[in-house]
Amino acid sequence: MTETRTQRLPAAERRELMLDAASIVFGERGYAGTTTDAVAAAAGVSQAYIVRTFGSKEALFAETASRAVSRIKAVFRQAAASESAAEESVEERLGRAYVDLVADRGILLTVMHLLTLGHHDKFGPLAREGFLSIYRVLRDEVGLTPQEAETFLAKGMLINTMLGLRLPDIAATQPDAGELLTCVLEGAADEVVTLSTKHQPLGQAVRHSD
Amino acid sequence: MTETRTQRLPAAERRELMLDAASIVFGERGYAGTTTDAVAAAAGVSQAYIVRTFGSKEALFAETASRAVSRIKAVFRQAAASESAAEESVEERLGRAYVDLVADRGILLTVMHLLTLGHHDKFGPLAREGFLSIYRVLRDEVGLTPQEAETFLAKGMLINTMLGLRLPDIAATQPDAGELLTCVLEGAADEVVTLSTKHQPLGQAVRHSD
DNA sequence: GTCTATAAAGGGATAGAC
DNA sequence: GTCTATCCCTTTATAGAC
Repeated sequence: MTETRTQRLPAAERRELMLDAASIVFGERGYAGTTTDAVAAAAGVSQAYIVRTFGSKEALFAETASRAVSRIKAVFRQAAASESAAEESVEERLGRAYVDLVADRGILLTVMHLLTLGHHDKFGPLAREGFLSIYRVLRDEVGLTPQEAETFLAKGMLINTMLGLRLPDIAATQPDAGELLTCVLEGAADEVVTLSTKHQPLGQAVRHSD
Repeated sequence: MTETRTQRLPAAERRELMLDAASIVFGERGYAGTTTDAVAAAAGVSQAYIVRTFGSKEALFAETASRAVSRIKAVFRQAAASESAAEESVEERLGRAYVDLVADRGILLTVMHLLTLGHHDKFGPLAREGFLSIYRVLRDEVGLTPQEAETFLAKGMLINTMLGLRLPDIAATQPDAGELLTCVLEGAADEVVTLSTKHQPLGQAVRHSD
């Protein structure tokens, strides 16, 4: 066993590592299904240190989920804003946007889990606000119409669900899974193109840091 | 307090009541977030009795989720199959199908939660199979093309997410929530009509009991 | 900056009474 | 058919050592 453990690291850096780990674990198991111990194991630190660093499991999730929402918005903004740079079309940008998101497996799934917490006293408001803020980015900064944004969101959620379900893993043996998957992914490619050819010009999309 | 508690009931009947309660609670909180105690409280029985009746929390969820998946399929089948009866069009049937589903608040949300359990040893396979079986009903019995089924599923999931988020509750104060909501719901109505005018004839859709 | 040890609470499951 | 009481494991959070 090559134990890389127990190395002293600057707090900020270690913090990022812990959030990365949290993103993955929360993305897999959701808030209630995740133990701080599992996050600790994934981050290679002790359970107590996780709690000490973030204060509580709730605070850890709030931070992880907020970060995930921000990243999604950042990726969409980037896809829309860099219209001018290079010879890359907005279509390609938007296509890559989703790929970028999916590359970090935890981000999208953590947000999906956040979206199941509407009933929660503390996370419910966070979830609603996060969802609406993503919608606003698509509408106001990417320049989609409400209908386009809605279709985009719907398809994105279906894709995320299928990824969370691990349908790709069984596509080989289950023909229907493969069919649905290719159908949706092709559709998504179309989708991106369709949208990007219709959306209104957006000038320099303002980059709030939120 | 009008306590209706501690009434002896036939086992089968009590069982149904417990499953109804479980459907609501699991739908709100998900599998991991639900305690058998909460289900017991909702059903008006003791926690021990819930566990004794179903054997374990896992078994209770498996049964609740399976029942929910079956009901969804049943509603879709019904919408498609009763084409002949009365002067009601298939459009109206499909429209009502969703309304019927949403009426029982727990059904859809329980399935949504099931769909987040792809990683789970036991529920993962159940989730994948449930999802694919719903897809098959839409494709093989309702007669949608893969693309139509996919669009239908995507929009359905977006609606379910928004309901779970309780967006309708804040639509009054949050203009954007209202906008998205009306946009999606109108779209859904269109959707149903659009689909139903295009799908292939389906004869007598076979009614498996599963 | 990070760990070990442990307290305190929560929750699933079992036993047995009625 | 249904409840009360209770066991025991899991999990969050704290205290304090290094």
